[in-house]
Amino acid sequence: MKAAVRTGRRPPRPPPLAVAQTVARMKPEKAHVPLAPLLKSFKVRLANGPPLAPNSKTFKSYAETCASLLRLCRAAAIGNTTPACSSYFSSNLPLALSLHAHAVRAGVAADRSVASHLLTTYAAFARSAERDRAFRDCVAADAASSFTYDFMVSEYVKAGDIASARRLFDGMPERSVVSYTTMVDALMKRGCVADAVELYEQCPLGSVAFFTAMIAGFVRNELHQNALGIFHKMLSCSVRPNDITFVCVIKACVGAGEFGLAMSIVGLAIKSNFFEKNIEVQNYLITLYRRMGDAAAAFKVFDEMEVKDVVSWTALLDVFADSGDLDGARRVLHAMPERNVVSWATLIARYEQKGDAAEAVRLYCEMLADGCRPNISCFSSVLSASASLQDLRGGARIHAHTLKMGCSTNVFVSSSLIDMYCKSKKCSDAQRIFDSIPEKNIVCWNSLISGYSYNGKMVEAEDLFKKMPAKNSASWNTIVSGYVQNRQFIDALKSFNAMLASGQIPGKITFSSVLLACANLCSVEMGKMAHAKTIKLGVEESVFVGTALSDMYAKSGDLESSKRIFYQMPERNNVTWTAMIQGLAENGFAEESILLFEDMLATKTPPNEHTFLAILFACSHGGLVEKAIHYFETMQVWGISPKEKHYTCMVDVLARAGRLTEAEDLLMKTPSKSEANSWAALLSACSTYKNEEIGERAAKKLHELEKDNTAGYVLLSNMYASCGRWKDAAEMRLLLKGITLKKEGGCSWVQVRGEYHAFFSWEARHPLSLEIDEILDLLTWELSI
DNA sequence: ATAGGGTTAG
Repeated sequence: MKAAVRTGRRPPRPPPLAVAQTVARMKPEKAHVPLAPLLKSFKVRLANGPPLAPNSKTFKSYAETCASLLRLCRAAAIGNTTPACSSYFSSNLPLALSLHAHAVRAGVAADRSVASHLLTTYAAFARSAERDRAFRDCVAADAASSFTYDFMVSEYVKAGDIASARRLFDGMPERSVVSYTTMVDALMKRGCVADAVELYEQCPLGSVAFFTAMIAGFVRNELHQNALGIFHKMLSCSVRPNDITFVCVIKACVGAGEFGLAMSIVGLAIKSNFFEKNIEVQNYLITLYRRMGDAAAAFKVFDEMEVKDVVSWTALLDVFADSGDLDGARRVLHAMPERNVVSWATLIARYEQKGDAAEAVRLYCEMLADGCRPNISCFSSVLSASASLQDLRGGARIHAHTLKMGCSTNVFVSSSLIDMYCKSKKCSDAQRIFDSIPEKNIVCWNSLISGYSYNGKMVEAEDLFKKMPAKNSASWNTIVSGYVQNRQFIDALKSFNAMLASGQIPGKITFSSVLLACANLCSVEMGKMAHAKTIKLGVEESVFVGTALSDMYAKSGDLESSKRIFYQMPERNNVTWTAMIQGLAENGFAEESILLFEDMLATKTPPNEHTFLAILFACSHGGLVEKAIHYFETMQVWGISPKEKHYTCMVDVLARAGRLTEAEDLLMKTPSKSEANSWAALLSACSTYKNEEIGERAAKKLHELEKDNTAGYVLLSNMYASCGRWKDAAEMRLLLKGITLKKEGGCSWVQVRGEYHAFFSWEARHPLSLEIDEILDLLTWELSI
């Protein structure tokens, strides 16, 4: 228009043939502004009747014109044109339809080029019925080329109709390597590895894309060695790999644990300029270097990139986040030229994983305020954060968002919802979510089982566990750790044996639960057996397993083994140190425990509240009052506020040293409700040091906190006795008799042929208790004669 | 045929 104004006259109307040639020469993606008026004028000519003489030459041009126009329509439909062009084609389906009608009238619809473009145009407009009819017409007119078949195969694959794709593929006059590639890729993505391999063996020759698809497929199915095998085969067939192949091969190396090989292939590919300008490859490299822990290399790739997009920036954000610099990651998020859901989701997930769930939720709100719509990943992370905050109201609000977005039944989202409701003690809501999932996967089952265990409902958990259609290692870990959490240690070991019997191989997580069960049962034999298995399976190097092993031996009283494991561990975390410190303290080695604590601080391992509890426990057992006071004050330095249990330890150590007033003062200062145990400890010390005044106050407090505390009455009675107040002591004893108190039951167990049998003092729960009693009577009788 | 983030178990 502007050109017209400047020159003062309209551009000359081109004759139809010239238009046809111009349009035919143009590639849709190259289409730019002058094209629109050109097409407009052509459309007018079409509408005004055919001025074309029906000779073969014009037909050919006309067919080409139709084809080109259809191609443009398609390009516009899939959004692959310049803005000027796409605005012209904003309602372009009618144009395509009229062109189709025109081509039919002119008798050129069956032309090879027109027919194939009709097919692709209808496909682009998602008119599958018209597309299929065009395909049938093509085949009937013998105008179907290899491309036509390839295209239809990929159409079916895109629609997820693998059966139709396969049928068409099998019936193809001659299968092209393109179709082989499409089929192999589709099969691999659906996990049908065997079928893909069968096609691979049938395929007479392979292209780069075909081999690469096989490699990518194997990597997707975690068959990394097979992927490397294909790469080898490809090289021996002298097919040159390209940048995409290299990315897949590097992934295969990483998956197979061949990090050295991975890095040398990266080096080779960089040196051969394979990775120079491919933005996708460079984005992958950033992530690869991050996962290898080489932040500097990741930064270098980012800095040297000529073109950076959202993905590059998000990958950079994650490099910051992964190296612990969440503030840096947040700065990247705000400095990015463009950010999307993934950028937000990444940061939210990282805060959640680092344990700062509150910040994750805040970021989610910030994201919504920024006008960004959450997606499935986002929901998973933020729901997981709500779960750890036990924030039922916030979680339910996000649940409402998922309903609104129509993704509440997605397996990722619903698994997180189940977790959230269970952590907020709403098992029935979790069950309802579970029931509403149309296609449950293993994680959905595992989440609900874990949720029931978390709420102490092992019967429901066990029931679900039995009903689940397939179990993976996480399922077994969930049920074993569920029993351990609910202190059903024997059941935990039984489940562990069932796991072994089912052929499922236990991992480091399984062993940390199993060893904890052994430690609590003081079962050295079982613990040693588990220890042997960890060595056999090569998981004893893990921090979790090592910690659990060292803890198990310490709790079983075998401090030598415990210490040996501790000192041989390649990696120790604060839990490891705490367990060892506690083990020494509980076995009476207070001094050694304190020395180890000082070693821990020297290695710059930050202590937590459990560590301080262990060290205060050590001081209290060793009667080290001054040290205890020192460490109690040190807690403030580490920003840890003492909990009830810490106060109890302090009261115990002060009271036992006779510093009763200080102990009472500390108890009065306890910020939250103090433990009954701490008053009992004070009361006990009052009887030792014959202090009636504090003793009576302590007894009163103890009575307030726990009406049924038998120990309190006994202690008070003892204190009166120690002070010579016999009458009061006798009164206490009488009072004690008058109250029906629930006595703590005793329990013992025995292992027979690998199976545990437990006996309880208050009820006969063993299924064979009648028979056992009879045998016992027999034995007693035999002894008496 | 390739790139960034996500659910359960310790």
